Amino acid sequence: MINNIKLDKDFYLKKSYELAPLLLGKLICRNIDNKVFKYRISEVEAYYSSLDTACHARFGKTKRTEAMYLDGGILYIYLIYGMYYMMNIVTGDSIPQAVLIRGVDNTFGPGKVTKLLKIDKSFNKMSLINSNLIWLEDDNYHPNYISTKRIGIDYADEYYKNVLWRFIIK
DNA sequence: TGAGTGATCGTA
DNA sequence: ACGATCACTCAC
Repeated sequence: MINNIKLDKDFYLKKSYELAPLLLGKLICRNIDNKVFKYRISEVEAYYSSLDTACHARFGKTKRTEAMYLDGGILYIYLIYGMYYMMNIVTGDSIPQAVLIRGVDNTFGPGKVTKLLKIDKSFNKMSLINSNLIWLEDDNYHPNYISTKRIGIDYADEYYKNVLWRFIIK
């Protein structure tokens, strides 16, 4: 008998780079047309604070990055290259930070993930704690994982380009 | 390896 | 108001 636990607000109030590996193996539950689909998170990346030269918050608070400045447990969604929505889970509080969902199950690539889950800009700032459209569950699955450098951030400085804040289920 | 695609942000 | 940039993907 499986007894999944819905993740609550406390879970999200950690630093993004500490929460990121804990998100691996958690289930993203998505209600689409009154049917619930569950996807296991398999790859993530952490972005932390305005000092992280790879993080969107490096320019401070703007219209786009507002969500990251709110309390953890909500989504930060933005469009990139005019085509792809990126889904991030906002974490912590008072410091802008988030975890990018790069893969679920065997679907890898953040653009493919949002396409699969039917996520668009309307999900920006949506709560994972209150929403009946999207939330996270823990079924006590604790995968082994590896850590690597983050992808697609050549513009960042050496330290932040090389920090091991990408986490992948092994 | 390069085209597609459009919101966003800095500069003004 | 403009131009450069971009947490990407797919087809060549």
